[in-house]
Amino acid sequence: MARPNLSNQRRAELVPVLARAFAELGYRRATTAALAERCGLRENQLYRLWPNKKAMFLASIDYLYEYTAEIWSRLLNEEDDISPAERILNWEGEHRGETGLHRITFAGLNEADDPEVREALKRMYRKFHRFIIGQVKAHRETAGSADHPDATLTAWSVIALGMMTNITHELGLLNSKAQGKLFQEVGRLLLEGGDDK
Amino acid sequence: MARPNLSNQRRAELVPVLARAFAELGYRRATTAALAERCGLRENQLYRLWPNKKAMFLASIDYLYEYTAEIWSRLLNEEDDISPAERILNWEGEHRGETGLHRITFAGLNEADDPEVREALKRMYRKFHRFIIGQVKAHRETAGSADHPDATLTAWSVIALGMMTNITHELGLLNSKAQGKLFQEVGRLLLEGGDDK
DNA sequence: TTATTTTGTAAGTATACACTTACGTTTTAA
DNA sequence: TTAAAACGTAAGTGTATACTTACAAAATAA
Repeated sequence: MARPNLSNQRRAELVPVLARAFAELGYRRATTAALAERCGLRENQLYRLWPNKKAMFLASIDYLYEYTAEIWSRLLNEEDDISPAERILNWEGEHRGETGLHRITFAGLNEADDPEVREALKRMYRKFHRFIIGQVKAHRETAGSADHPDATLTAWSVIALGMMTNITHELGLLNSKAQGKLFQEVGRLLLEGGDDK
Repeated sequence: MARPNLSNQRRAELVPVLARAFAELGYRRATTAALAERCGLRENQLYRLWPNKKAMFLASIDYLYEYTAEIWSRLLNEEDDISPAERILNWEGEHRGETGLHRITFAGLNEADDPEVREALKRMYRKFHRFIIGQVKAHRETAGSADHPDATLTAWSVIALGMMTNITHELGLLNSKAQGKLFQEVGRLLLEGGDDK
């Protein structure tokens, strides 16, 4: 044999670069030439690491979750006097949209008639959903809030808020103060639930 | 002179067809050839009605609001024992995503670095926002609920829910029952507000 | 009728882009 | 040392696609 295969490692190094490219350009405008240039490679070198452009995109979708989960996990381990759920809410209210990586979801939704892209997006949303459900339940146990709406709906709603603040940030529809208020105020209402009827 | 110019009328007839094409295919894959074919025209005939493909897309964004507002307005004028806001909530919970036209927003967000597309989307969201604020206020006046969060935030949250149910519908993440529950239950919580703290 | 404008049909152009081929250079296990 | 595999560089290929040109047919105000 000869020369160890470093493909896995190189893929791991390059995915963040690809993800950023897809985020900035969208799927179609992220040409293979542009992707290669940002990676500091030639096109065919990229094609030695992934079979085609779509595979590069799918890897970027997975990366989006991993990146976010990594940040949230760090928040969970911080010492603080408010609940982890609230910490995440606060953090997202302040920083949502900053990386621009969320645009990968826009690109993905735009390609969602492709079965593999659909599946990658579904996986991603489900993982976020699970993560958030865990936090909602934990928060409600310690804070003893009303459980309307149930954790599942609440988690979807939180994701919805996240999506919306991404959009308002993207389009400049809300300034960052209003964006934070939206996320935190409505997020808290959802977390703590409504009146028991 | 000779032959009256029917361009305005033809544009009005064709925009729904274009909008559907952009919705089904996304911006990039909606090729001018495909657009022309669905309109039953040749490409250059389309180019006699709009200066370029982007203009066709911008017209489709505007149409998306008009189409939805038209439906909502009809709901407002119905006789019923629940408030108009709740009627819209119920209707959207049941029918959201059915037309597929919402995919135009996915396509638009994916092209949002183009200034004209950005502006068209901003206009669209602001119009929806205004419309919904009106309904929220009207509902709260008659129903006299707690006023957290304020109407502006509530309206953005309702739009967020709409976006989310579009996505879950698109990806098959929720069945239609769960989708309706999400829209109606959380929508109502937002409308009626939480406990006064 | 006739001059003028719209409408229809067909073909073409220039470019961008996903993906490939070819070939030389470097690295490392044996 | 050497064979095999990884890595680097350059150029190419076929196709898709936004937009154009050219020209004939139809319609209508004068």
